[in-house]
Amino acid sequence: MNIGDAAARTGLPPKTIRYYEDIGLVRPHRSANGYRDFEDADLHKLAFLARARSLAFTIEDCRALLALYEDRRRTSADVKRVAEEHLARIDRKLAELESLRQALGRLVERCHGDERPDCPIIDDLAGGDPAAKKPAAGPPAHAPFPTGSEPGT
Amino acid sequence: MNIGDAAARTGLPPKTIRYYEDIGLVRPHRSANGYRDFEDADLHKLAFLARARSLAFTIEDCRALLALYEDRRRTSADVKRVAEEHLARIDRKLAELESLRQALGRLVERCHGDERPDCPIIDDLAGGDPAAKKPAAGPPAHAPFPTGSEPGT
DNA sequence: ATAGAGCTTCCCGTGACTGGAAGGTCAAGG
DNA sequence: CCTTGACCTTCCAGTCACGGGAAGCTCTAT
Repeated sequence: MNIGDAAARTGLPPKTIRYYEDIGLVRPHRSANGYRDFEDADLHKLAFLARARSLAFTIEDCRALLALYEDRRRTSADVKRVAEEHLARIDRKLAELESLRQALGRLVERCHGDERPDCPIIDDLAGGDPAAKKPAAGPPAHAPFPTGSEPGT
Repeated sequence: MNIGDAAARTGLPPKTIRYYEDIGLVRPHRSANGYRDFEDADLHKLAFLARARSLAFTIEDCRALLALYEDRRRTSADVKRVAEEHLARIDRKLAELESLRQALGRLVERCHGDERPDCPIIDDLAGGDPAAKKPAAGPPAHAPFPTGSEPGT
């Protein structure tokens, strides 16, 4: 089966499938004409990868999970550990995003959004607010560092 | 003021500051020896950027916000719009992550995590679950598509 | 024979940096 | 004067998981 059909059956773009071969996640045979030739086992792996990626496992997690998938002597504890670590990463990111959402939400709420230039959002960005009204005072009180949080969507 | 001191005052690494210059967010003068020379206005911009990035605004948002920051004729509506769009992106990502967390959480819960190989997590990854427990299934039918919930953290 | 679809490899770009190499500059100490 | 070491400069490569697109080969149908 050619890559286009494999793509159609697994929901993965051909480009992604080629990439997965590049990094060694699948190893389809080649036909005489040089085309990749996917058999059922390859399709199962690709579907597995598609599902795992849709759960946001990293590629390296996928590699590990695929190895466990194919290891009949695996233990469910091994699998669970990978999943739990992933879950923990997600929880950390959720917490981070929620606190972000709060901070941002508060700023947006306080902004009138009218035609005047005064804006609590700009004010916050320009200097945290080192001598403002509400928040419990202290030293240069705002986020100490960019959280290094997240690059992409 | 040299880049190292500017870094210390703004909390941004020197590398990041150079990058911001590269992409035109700041334009420090140069001393005779070729070193960057940051004055107060530059420091304010950098601090502004640090704060905006810590709120996860994209660089392009930062560019827009910085322009508004420096435009005395801005309206707070302009600022608010940028912030609201960002907030909406965050909310979308939150929703995505929460649904992910749920799906993953359910799987992890159902996994015993013992020394046996049977594992609901692997089972899910390997084909949704069409004809669940017994591998007596006939054709390799499996879940039609990954949900489309994207992996992009 | 030709058109069009599909396949191949290869390289570049993404976002927002981070790391490192190769080399210039400066202040202090011997 | 020379060295040491910290600091600065530029440039290149890598990150993560692909996607876009070029140049060229293969297959199928007309």
